[in-house]
Amino acid sequence: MTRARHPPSNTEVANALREMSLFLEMDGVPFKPRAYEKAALAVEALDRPLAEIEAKQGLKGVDALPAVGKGIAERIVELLHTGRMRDLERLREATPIDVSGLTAVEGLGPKTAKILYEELGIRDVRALEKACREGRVRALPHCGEKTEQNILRGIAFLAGVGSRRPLGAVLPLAREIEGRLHEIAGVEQAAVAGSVRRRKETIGDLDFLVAARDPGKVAQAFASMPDVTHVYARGATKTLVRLANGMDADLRVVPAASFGAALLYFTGSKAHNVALRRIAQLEGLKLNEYGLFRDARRLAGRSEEEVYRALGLPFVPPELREDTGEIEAARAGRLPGLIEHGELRGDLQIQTDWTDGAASIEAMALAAKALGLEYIAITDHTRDLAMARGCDEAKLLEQAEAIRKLNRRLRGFRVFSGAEVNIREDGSLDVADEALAQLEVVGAAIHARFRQSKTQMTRRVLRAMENPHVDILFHPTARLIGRREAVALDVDAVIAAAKRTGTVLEIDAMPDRLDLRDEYVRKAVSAGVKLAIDSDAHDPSHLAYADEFGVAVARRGWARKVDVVNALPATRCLAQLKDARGRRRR
DNA sequence: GCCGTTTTCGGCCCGACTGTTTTCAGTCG
Repeated sequence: MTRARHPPSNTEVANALREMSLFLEMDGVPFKPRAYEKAALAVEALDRPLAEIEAKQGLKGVDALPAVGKGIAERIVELLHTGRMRDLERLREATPIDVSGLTAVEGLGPKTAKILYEELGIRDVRALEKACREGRVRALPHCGEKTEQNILRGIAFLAGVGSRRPLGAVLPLAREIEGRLHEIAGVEQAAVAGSVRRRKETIGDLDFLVAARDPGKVAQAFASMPDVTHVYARGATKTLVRLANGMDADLRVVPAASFGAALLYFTGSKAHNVALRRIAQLEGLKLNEYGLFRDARRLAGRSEEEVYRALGLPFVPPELREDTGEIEAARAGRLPGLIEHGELRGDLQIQTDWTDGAASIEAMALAAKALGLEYIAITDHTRDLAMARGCDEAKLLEQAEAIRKLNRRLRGFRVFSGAEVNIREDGSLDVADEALAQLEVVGAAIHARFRQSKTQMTRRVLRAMENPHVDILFHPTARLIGRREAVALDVDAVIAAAKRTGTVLEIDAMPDRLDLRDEYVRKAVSAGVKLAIDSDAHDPSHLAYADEFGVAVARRGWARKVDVVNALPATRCLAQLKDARGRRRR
């Protein structure tokens, strides 16, 4: 372990805390694992670097963070100062395995990881896969052939995700690097391109584009950024590096006259570019990253708008550039007017400290108001979710009363009562209709029994949607990007049911959910189904996800403002939800 | 190890599911 050149980032600190949690769990230590895990979550939710907090306020400042007490604060400070956490190193020595990697395999926890090491000497996923294939795992206690199959399936799933990262884990870094590029002397324009700009849900690598006269100087500055760990290539206009987070980043430097054409080219998608070049070709033109040319004469290239215009097309928003009909729509003048960032007025899925959220109802309301929202719905978990100490009917109604009281004190902001009720195995709900009838916003969601057959799962979800009290289907496919596949669900049938019953479908904007995903959003929109774009916030810092990631997914799904119920003012949003209920009761 | 409108000790992490078992350990949310 080399000494860190720079103080560890919040993500690195969180990872260390999470690894502590896994090792402690492995040894059956009570309560501490949860404490470390909560601290890791809190560290990740911070909006400024721990190193900065520690530099300004010392140990006390770290200790003052939520979920961080004296013990964990001391370990964090040790890590910040020395790049090491001795307790963690001791645990690693005692059980020298890649505990994070192994437990990333679904269904495999730290206890099993330890047995695998002690009995078979397995230290990492590669050795685990080999052992499963050779049938050696089935000999272990509580393991059988099925266990091996499940582990292999889990490993295959992880491999399929590959090195792609969720957009939410990448976008902040991409912005930071983009900002740094702007600051380099001589840089006229700078932009992040590639799939980040198209807001794809997962990102393979980062592409940056700069317009500057002195490419060498920019490349030099880029390659010597603190998070660069390796420089693969540094040419006249192209620099390729490996970043500390394991991703590759690509920088291109072009003259300003080519910036638009290059941005178009490096934003992609490849298929969109191919289609554009075909159009150019038909006109006897040539489109490349330097511009749109007739022979040697450049017709366009300074901006993307200029290039599109010269091709006889309106500007196509990056989120649509997948060659899935946007070129035809653009030619026909039928591109949708996409919902814009900043157009959401409310948030219809919020958890609080009544269940597994971190903050009070009022704190969430004030944080939402500070973001410019006009209303939120409080949708805490319900009874069946024991881990979140789910609300029963009495608690929900007590909360609704607390919300009524709060609303009397809030100025220019409205809090709706609500719930995130569980859809049970048979499609019934875990809260009685009489209680749901008294809530303003009812979302229903799947939280268990994910492996039902498609037929069963679809019947289950449809039955819940038929309940006249259910306004919104929350995170409809229950996937977790990179961790859990979507449930087997006939989404077309769900969309048809949403249309019939007036149920709103949610885009859950938590970065690891983004559920509904873009392609389903597009189907829903074209079927005339209404959407809600919600943060699913468990902490005030999550509220921004709705506008950042939820709107991005909506745009990728061709959604307009009119398709989104929480782009409406509070009373009209609620009225739309209630209209839908009314239609269904008749 | 953290936390506190039950406040410096004593709770917190509970129920369901899975795959293995024959009474249960491990994992998940």
